[in-house]
Amino acid sequence: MPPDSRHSNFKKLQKKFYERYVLNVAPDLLGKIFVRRIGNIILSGRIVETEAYDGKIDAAAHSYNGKTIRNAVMFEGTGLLYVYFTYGMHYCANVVSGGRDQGQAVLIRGIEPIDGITHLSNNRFGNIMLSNKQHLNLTNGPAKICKAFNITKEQNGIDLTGNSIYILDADLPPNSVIIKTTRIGIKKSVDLPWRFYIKDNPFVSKKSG
DNA sequence: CCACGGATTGGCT
DNA sequence: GCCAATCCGTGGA
Repeated sequence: MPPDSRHSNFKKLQKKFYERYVLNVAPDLLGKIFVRRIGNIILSGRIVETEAYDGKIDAAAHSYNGKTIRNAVMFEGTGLLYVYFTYGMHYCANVVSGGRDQGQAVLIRGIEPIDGITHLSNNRFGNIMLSNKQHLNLTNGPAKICKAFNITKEQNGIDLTGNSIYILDADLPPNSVIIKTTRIGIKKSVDLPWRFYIKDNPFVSKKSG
């Protein structure tokens, strides 16, 4: 059973965690608990899949060609939430790392739901949980996560050390095996092994890669 | 199970 | 004007 963040003593990750290089932050986010508070409602889940992007050396990063309106948050500080809009209909959420003006971020690609599952389901499908198939399809992809957690451009730039969206420290489940492989859905820097996930977790978006 | 293409907006060239 | 750090439905093996 995953932990219930409402009843845990887990501590919120602080600036020091996010300040490190993105290739350290991305795998270290695996197992941590992503939390969104909306009034009295708590939505949460364990992070099971991430990807690193480093604009200094990585042509696939949005920050690769410098700061623009869209990617500005990637340059504006450590531990911020960078939310971008893509394919005309989807949002994806990232954690800014490394420090100001570094252009580094970790894309959150897979989450195992913990708290507020009926709310996550209502946000995602427009009704409460119906089937096991829907349960597994809730947050196993970056845009699915934003849909379920109701994250849009409104949340772009939120400080993750605040009280609305944050990440709790937590240990990996026992016997977890971390897979390091290539990233998904990009056309540049395709060979960099900058994707990380927990082996055999059902909320990883894709097994191979 | 796998491959393919449509949806649909806004950022950037 | 091009096309994206995606998702989902369809159609064939």
